[in-house]
Amino acid sequence: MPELPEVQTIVNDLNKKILGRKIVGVWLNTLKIIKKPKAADLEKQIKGLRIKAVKRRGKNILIYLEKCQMLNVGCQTFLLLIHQKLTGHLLMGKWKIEKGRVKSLLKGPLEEKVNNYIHLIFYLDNGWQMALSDLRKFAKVLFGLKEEIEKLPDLAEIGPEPLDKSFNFLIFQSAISNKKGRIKQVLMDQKVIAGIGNIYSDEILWQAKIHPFIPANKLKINQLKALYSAMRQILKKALKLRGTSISDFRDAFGKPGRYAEIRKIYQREGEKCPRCKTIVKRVKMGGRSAHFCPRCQRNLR
DNA sequence: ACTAGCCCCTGGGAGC
DNA sequence: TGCTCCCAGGGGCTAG
Repeated sequence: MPELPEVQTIVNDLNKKILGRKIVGVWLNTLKIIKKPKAADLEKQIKGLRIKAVKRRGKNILIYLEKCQMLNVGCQTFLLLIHQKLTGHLLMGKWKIEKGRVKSLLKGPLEEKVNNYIHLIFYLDNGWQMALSDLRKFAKVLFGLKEEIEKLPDLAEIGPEPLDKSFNFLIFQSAISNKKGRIKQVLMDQKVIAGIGNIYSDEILWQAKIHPFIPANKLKINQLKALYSAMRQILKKALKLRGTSISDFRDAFGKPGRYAEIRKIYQREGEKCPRCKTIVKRVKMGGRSAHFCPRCQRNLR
């Protein structure tokens, strides 16, 4: 499931491939993924626009596009927002549609079943294509005028970016320390901090030696400090390794990330804690599973 | 305003 | 081998 490091990896990849390109066509076979505008109107509205920037906000991929009346005058800016949710993959490649099936024209990592789940393709003016593959069809796509999309709660209500320079310890502390919920759920709350999901919340809490069930407002100052520094360290490290491919994350070229190899706790139930050799536990929490070491992270309440 | 719980979807694993 | 059942999980939505 793509979290901040995975989404940033995709965004970095896209920046190398699609900047300055014009969208010349759209193919889609699953209407429900397009939340805005009506799926039938997407191609009409986005065709001819030029890609000016690719950014990330939380787990959202933001593609800014422009339409100008004449040479760079009278320009309007549009925004294409893509959220990959659990199993979405944004991929660069070349495909052909044959009897309703999507087939890759390129050799390499993309020749996987990921092609079977491509539901949306943007055709670019240099022959390349940007495709959204999503096994579970949970992904969402929003498109419209920049101002209009930025106003939507999908973007407007997202909390601060954990790796921003301005997100210092004091801001972190004020965001976290008044929340009554369990710390793991608070870390994953996109309105509190942007971009952290199930994998990295487990890894961060393990490194900070904090039990996932502790109410956020019960954390002591030294725990908050450990949490803050674990958060920054782990997200940066994961970014460097191009994300975690524990389930099925792939970068924009179909390659897995390497953080899974060095992960300490996530999906290691029954294995030994790398720090103290205690058997790692998994517990259910609000429909998600939390992995933790019952000894290193025993500081419940 | 807040929170807990259901729901979306489909492949894969467990159980028989 | 093959069928059925259950589970994963981000976040939107609804009910309390």
